[in-house]
Amino acid sequence: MSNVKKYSIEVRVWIEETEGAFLGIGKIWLLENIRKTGSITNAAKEMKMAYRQAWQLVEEMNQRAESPLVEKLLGGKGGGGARLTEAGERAITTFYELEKRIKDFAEKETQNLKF
Amino acid sequence: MSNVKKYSIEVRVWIEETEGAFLGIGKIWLLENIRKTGSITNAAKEMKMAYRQAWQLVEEMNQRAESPLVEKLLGGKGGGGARLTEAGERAITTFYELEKRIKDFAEKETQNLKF
DNA sequence: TATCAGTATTCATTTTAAAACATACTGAAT
DNA sequence: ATTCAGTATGTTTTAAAATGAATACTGATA
Repeated sequence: MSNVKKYSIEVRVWIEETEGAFLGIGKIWLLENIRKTGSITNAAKEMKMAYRQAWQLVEEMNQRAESPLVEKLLGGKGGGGARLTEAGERAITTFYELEKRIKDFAEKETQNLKF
Repeated sequence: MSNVKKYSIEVRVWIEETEGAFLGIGKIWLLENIRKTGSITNAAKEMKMAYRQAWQLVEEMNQRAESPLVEKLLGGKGGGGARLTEAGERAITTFYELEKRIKDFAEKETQNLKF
């Protein structure tokens, strides 16, 4: 028996747009937490991320998508909040489907890695 | 005609080992430059990377691979140098083949991305 | 019209990683 | 035994990124 180590393949998937990286797993998690908590503030807390950072990510997504992924509600009862748009919901679904297909393929394609 | 933006998918592939990321495109480039230049020093210069960093990457690769990917020559004529081992050569080939299959699949799998 | 919680934005601070610097070691060749 | 270019390694500087703190804005509700 020789010293055989286990190697596995990892794949990171993201969507690119003319100005660079547009949507990866990090922003998808943020979208999911916004859906779950109803606000950018609470989504950020959930992820132990600075509000400032979360807000900037949302801003960037909204500006670079064809239509906004997050709808922001200003003022009013509870101070406002944020919710996903239809496009935001679709983005999550689309991303995960794509990611799954690619990761499944990668795994299937990989056996007996040796270095 | 509506404002249709172009989105494309990007995929990053790397090899994972028990202790974490083991071999990705960055280390592969380093291996290629070592092969091309015959030393870690010159490979690092080629890549505008600090020698220290390049050396550490080589060290890590060698320790975590089943057998070293880079053979280091100490002292002597020209001060020494570094060259790829058989395993190092195979690592480059294996990595690129795997990466190509996965990227081709990803591209094929992706059309009409809309966000 | 005062409250309230979240959004919007700037600025200072901290954390982190990368690069730069410095110095010792190696061994063939002269 | 000196030279030489590359390896080996610790320490210091620099730069970039994330965080934190501070402040103004918003608008439904009581």
